[in-house]
Amino acid sequence: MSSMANFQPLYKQVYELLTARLVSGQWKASAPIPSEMALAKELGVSQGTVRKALNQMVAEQLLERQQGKGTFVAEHTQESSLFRFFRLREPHGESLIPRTQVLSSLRRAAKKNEREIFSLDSNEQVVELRRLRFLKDTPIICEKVIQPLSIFPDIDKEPQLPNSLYTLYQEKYGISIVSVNDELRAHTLPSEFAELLELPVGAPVLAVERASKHIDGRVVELSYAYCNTERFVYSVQHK
Amino acid sequence: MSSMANFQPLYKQVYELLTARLVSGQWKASAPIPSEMALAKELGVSQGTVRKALNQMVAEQLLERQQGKGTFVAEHTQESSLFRFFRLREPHGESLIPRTQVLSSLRRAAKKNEREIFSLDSNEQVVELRRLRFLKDTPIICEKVIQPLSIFPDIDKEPQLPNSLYTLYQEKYGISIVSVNDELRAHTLPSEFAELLELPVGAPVLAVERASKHIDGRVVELSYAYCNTERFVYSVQHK
DNA sequence: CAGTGGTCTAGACCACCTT
DNA sequence: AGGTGGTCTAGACCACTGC
Repeated sequence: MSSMANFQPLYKQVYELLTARLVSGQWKASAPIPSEMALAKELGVSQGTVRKALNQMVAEQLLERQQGKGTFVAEHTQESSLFRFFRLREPHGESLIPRTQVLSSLRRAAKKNEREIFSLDSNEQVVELRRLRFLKDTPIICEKVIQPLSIFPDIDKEPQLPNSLYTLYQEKYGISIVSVNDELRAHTLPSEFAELLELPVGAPVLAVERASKHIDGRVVELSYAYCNTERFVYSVQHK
Repeated sequence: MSSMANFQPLYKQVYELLTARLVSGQWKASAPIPSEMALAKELGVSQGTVRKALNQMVAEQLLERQQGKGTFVAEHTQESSLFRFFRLREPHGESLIPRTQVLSSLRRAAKKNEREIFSLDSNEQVVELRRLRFLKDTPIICEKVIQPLSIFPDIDKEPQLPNSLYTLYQEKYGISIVSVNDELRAHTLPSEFAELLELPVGAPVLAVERASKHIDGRVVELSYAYCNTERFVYSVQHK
């Protein structure tokens, strides 16, 4: 080799390759991926090296392994994905499953900041979706979701949106949300949302601005949510 | 062995043992801990098994490793520990170092919920500390910290509290905060804090209720903070 | 130079699942 | 029984650090 400047550990190269395969969608969520031995033989590395790459992917929750059965693409199914990033719960209590009602959906040109965040061309369109979420039949969150049409073609034509959008993203568009970045503020409730949340105008609400990232690192969804935190809290565990 | 019911992988036993050593404080933060080879020989296991235990501790940010130099107790020093759990920053920007001013400190009997959370006897005392934190010379957070005296003897006698309490906990009391659990709400600002935060009574503020845990899993500190989020946001990254 | 951690391999044995 | 992942070992070589 002419230079060591591009040196990458073998296990990392394997990790990159396998992650690319996962992203490309060539592994079905229902069947196990090839075994350690099969991958090692195919790639010409030792089983231990494949194992190290696979374990890193497990740590990032891209894969799940079961002794004796095999290694599987992590299923970000309804409930688990809802729980994974949805952080509202009863004080000191458990997570709850929210119910969701779609309020409206419209296409419009992307704004300047959206074009920057999503890396869009100047005339591209996005879908702006408004939803109301309920916990225990109480309206608790009013949210606005921004989706680029170039990433989610005709998503506004979907007949019925599931409770968890991330499931739809994965199944219909091959987009796996692996990390989200939330910025939280306290706001006074804007008048346009007061009736929906059954709160007086000016009541304090938690404003959550979220950017969601696909496996490849691109931001593919933005959302802005106003949460009533009278009876529920946003919970964070740092380790 | 008479039964396999208590089977634990070797590396996990090593992990437990080394974590216990770390907690006991017998490793100085300045000097490297024994090398992989030395630990492997002492414990009668292979170097690879020691490595697996050490790498797990690195993943939990209990240790830090540097190629060629050695393995060190993670320094939760001023800046790094402040950044680790302190989540207020400029929108879309970097973390900032807060300045801190102590307002008051008093001893009192533990309340019922505090006795439960800290596992205290019925007549034990706690210290209630009030502080004001500044970002860029703007008062931004008013907080109340609860510390059990049985865990932090005479902490209210400390002549000068550092900007980061966690540093003091580690150096003087052998308490390492390894995880915190925050519950966030939007509140209206109570009148007692309005003047301190230079905000009108009733302004929306972010209320953060935090429980901090020592390595052994015990909650050793509670804090209640009111944050002005007009110019700064509480940032969370989920992976 | 010797000592440290980082990577990579090969092989053994175990526990678990399916057939 | 045969295949899977999980653990453990031993040894080789590399990269970085400090003397």
